[in-house]
Amino acid sequence: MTKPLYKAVKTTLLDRIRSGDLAFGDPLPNDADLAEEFGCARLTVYRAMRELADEGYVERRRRAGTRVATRASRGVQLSIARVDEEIFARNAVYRYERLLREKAVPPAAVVTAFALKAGQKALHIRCRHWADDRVFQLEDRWINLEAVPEAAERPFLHYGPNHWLLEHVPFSEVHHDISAVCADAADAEGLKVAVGHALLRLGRTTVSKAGCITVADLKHPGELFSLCSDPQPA
Amino acid sequence: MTKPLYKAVKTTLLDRIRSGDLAFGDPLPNDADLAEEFGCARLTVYRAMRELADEGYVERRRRAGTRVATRASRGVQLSIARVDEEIFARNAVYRYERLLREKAVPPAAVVTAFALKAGQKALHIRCRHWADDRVFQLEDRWINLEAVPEAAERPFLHYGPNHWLLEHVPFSEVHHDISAVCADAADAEGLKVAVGHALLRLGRTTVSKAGCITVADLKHPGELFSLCSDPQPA
DNA sequence: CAGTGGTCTAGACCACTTC
DNA sequence: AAGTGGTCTAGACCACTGG
Repeated sequence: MTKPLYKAVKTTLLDRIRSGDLAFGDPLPNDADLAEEFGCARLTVYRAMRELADEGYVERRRRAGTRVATRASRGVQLSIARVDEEIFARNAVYRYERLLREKAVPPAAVVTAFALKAGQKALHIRCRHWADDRVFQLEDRWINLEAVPEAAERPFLHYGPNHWLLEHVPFSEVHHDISAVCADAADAEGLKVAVGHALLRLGRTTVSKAGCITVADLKHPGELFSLCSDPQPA
Repeated sequence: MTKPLYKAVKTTLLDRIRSGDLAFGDPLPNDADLAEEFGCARLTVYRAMRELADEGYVERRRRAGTRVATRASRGVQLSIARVDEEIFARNAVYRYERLLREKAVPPAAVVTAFALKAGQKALHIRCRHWADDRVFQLEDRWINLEAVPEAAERPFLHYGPNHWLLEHVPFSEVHHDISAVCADAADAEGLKVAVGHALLRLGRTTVSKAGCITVADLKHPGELFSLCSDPQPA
């Protein structure tokens, strides 16, 4: 239960930074000196420092030493839960509904992403995710059957493709693209909102070793969904 | 130039995971055995493993060992640049324009965030950021003068409050909230778009040791701005 | 209670880069 | 060239927890 030493060192240094005691660009003592000050091994200081550097608080350079980082604009960490979990967390009843399943030639952007030959088809799914009596998310997805041929057998009638893909495709990288759009006629009908309604759109591209697996376009009514950043680590 | 040993171990293990050679939930050998396999010290394996765990690829538990993590839905890392840098990166000309500067009693939500007494005023800035001849971002910001009294002296006529705050307030935590809204009359006028236009909205709350510093409401025309996730680390 | 991961040390050497 | 951070080792002990 006792706090690890490297963490104690880390928070001590972080306090000096956050209190304004050390200003932007100010140098910190070198690792060896700090190790002596804290009465510990240099590796212990090093680990504390490396975490501070990873989190963007300090910048380290060989020979030049360690300084308080200048740009406070560090990254933002979001966690995006699965849509059914998100709805469950709101104490709403989740319901899945498939609207379309077809094999078709995808639009050009998807053909490029999947590296398909001319005229080659992919699996196209349109579905929606209800929270009680509102449509929470409208999903339009293409699945690369070259990379995931097993998907061709799946009806995706009672559960969404994302659910199945997460369990059957090995670890993959996911790229997100977040934007705001106005509902066009198809969006409006699918989401049961008026044309022109503000929508939060998530574009999601999943890439595994075998290539680009799937491209999804996920739209939420603006008033139902927002993304919040995670609390920053201590 | 030669790759550090711990990184080589890490990518070797990651390849086994990503290739599907190891499926979700499968156990990995313990650190000591892997150290023997790779012919290195246990700490080297440990460091590789810790990074894999931090990045969400594996789950480690004492006594139970290390397993391939189940939930592929790891966090999303965004980097949000300063608005002037963002505009510069698009090869557009940046221009700042202040619309309003006043000391006033803020709305209830801000009063709570700042922990102000009844009737106590804060600094209110409204401004916009142009990219060439389009309004790229409309900013509505409250600054807590209890926490940053120096801000009261600043006109914020030629540069934005964010710029100044980043340089004059010690390291702070930032919380973001991303949503899509329709432009109301004030938004429409400020952004030079039609009422009902889809806007990408960023709510940003900055908290330092001295308490909540500032609350900002940043709106972009939906078609001008989207947020992309950063590439995941190797 | 035994085996796993987590922390720590003392010492060494290396890589980089600024002085 | 010298001083900084970065990596690595061999060994040790501890904390936690599943069998």
